Amino acid sequence: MEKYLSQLNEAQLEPTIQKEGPMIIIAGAGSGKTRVLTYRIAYLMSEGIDPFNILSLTFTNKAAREMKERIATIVGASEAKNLWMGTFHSVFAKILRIEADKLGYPSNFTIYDTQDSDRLIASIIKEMSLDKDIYKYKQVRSRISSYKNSLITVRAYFQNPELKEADAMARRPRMGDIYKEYVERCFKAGAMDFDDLLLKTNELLTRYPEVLMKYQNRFKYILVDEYQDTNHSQYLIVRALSDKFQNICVVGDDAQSIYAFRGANINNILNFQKDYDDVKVFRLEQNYRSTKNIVNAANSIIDKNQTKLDKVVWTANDEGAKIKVNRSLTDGDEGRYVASTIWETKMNHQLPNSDFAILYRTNAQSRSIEDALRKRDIPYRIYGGLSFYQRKEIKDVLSYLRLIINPADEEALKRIINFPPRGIGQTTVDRLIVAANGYKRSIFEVMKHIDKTEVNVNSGTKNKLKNFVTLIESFQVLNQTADVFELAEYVTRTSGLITEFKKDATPEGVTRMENIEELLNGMKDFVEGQKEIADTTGNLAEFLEDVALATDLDADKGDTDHVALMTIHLAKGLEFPYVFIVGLEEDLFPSAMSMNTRSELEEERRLFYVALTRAEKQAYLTYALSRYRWGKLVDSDPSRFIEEIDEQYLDIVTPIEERRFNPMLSADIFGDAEHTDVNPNKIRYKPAKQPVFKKGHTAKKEPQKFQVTTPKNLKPVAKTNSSETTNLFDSKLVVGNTVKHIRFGTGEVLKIEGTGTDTKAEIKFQHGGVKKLLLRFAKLEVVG
DNA sequence: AGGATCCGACTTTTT
DNA sequence: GTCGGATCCT
Repeated sequence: MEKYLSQLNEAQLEPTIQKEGPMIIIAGAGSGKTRVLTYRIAYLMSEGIDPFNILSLTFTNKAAREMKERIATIVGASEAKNLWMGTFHSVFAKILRIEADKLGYPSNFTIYDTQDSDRLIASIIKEMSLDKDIYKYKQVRSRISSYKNSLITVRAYFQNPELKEADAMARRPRMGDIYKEYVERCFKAGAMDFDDLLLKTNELLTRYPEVLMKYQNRFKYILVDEYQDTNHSQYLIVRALSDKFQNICVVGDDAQSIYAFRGANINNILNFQKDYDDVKVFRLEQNYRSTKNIVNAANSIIDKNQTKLDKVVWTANDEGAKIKVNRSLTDGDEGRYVASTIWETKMNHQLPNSDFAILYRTNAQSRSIEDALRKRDIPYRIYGGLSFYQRKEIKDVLSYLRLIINPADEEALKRIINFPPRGIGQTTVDRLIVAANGYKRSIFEVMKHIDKTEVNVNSGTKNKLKNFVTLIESFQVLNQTADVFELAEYVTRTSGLITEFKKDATPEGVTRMENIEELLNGMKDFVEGQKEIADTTGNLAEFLEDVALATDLDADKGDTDHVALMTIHLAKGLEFPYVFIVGLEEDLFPSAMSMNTRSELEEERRLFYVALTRAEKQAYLTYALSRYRWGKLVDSDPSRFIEEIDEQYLDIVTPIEERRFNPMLSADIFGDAEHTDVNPNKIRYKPAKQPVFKKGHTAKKEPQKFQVTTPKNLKPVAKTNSSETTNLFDSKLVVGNTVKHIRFGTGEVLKIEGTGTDTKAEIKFQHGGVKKLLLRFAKLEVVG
């Protein structure tokens, strides 16, 4: 242990060896707080404290896993294994399973993700015949979520006239009724949503003093990371559990509080010293991560905020390069600037791709960056966005598995009762729902006993329902003996899912199949992984829980050397030598929706602070004068955040005129792309309006004719020689009215007839057979 | 019941 | 530019 402690500076050492009592560590960006947390836990254990008595709450499961691994190397794997470590949600989900019966829940309760909640809320709104334009399900969900995070139960809601009035004022007088129905339906389905995991934990600890005592005695030492991002519900849990021994250590940085939209309360960290007696306060102010330029620039920004704790972050690192600011004409140019800068930097310094990160405010911004990286053949990975587990095909498979564990799971059932199609239509499902609500039973139970119910369906449909019940029950039997992987393999085959997805031979369909295979492989790994760890059983329920609470960041995919693309929120806690912060424009960053109040704007500013402090060596800020938003080209102004940085740390680089997309240059880069002689910056390609082929042709399962509109800024080339890769770089394929994507290099031209706006072609796809296409190129339109 | 087609809402951030 | 839901058609 000594050898590890000697690695710490004095400011880090003090909190590390502070064993007892309430304490707060205010840790600036890059000040080594993870190291302090890790070593502190190892230190406690080396001092004889039982790891079973230590609870450590982190912000992501990945952080927990890495910390645990680090601790294992210090104190040994077998001891480290006994630590309670994870996110609030995963730790308390485990506890809730143990204590579920006290709350009237089955221990195998389902965890509804946001999508499940949305669907349930949408269907409730529909069932109640409410206007879906006034009761928008997303708004309703976030409202319910904020009730739950403030511990406002349904009963509390109805007892509080102010809340009712507030909702009535917002033209939503039935909010309370929706809330009530939603909670009841979740309960009936044996399901908890994310907020329930915290709310129900609070309920458990308040209503059952003996349970509270049990966990107080168990968790004698509690550590909370990223304390600035805890919400009220989490705050109360921490308070309750730490009340007896008061060995509570919270770590955080008020300047990095960026989750207020999700209920995080910055006052939790600002007021910590008032919550406990004799709080020891530690400050970590030396930044080991970034250059002086970056640290100072970040300080100059955060200075503009009024609400903050006293803290001065400084660094002994080199001065470093100034922050580069780049202006582009369009989002496409911005992407090309980023891609070419990465490319040049990589070449000049012989760096791996993983040294670079591109951060943006909204997920939608990734597209133009992706395009540019792809054309440069720079490997990249997008983090976040639609996570793997939220894809349709994956959710379909998981829904079958969820139903095995918990047949009451309404959302899972609705998803797959007729997928693959088995002749059970919407009308039947609607009747089942009504019946289930009437009998106060789950839909599955109603189906099971359909003969004894009054549900109005014909005998053919009754048989179909019974068959479905039998199918699921046969899976349940298999679940007794088979492991997750074997079970899932059997389920996907027997349910007809595999057959259904295999029908689709388009590239997208093939990707779906690949995703399912990836899921199955993941299950195999899970099973093998669990076998190694003797203290867990590795059953289906555990797998589903892992999946429900997994973050995209958690997924480790083999290929490690790639440029990282992610939102700034996701980048918290990470660091990269070279960081690009893109889209620094008013209304985008700061977001148009966050400029109404000072506190919202301050949160945006903290977000910018987080983004900038991810950089170790060099930061780049980019913005575009116009950008495609909602499919339209919109003018934009540079972000106020650029002006807020002290100028001495900035290097305003080459203005657009010299940086803009150069057709001659790009011909070298992109090979055979053809360009017009008109200034490309002034050209927009207007998509053709009508599909070339109207109804009447015989395309059924295998549509043979497509319409292609041009990619931005590139004129597609139709006169390619046979067997060459097409130049349909990111074209859109219009099949009927459905737009599909052709990615760069996915098609190989076999035959081309003619040039011009209408061109016939045979294209062989990587994954599907040969398609005959009619390519229609959009007309050029000169603007400006 | 199921597929094809059409329409309009959406883009803040996530456990 | 993308998605899902509604509607129309068979």
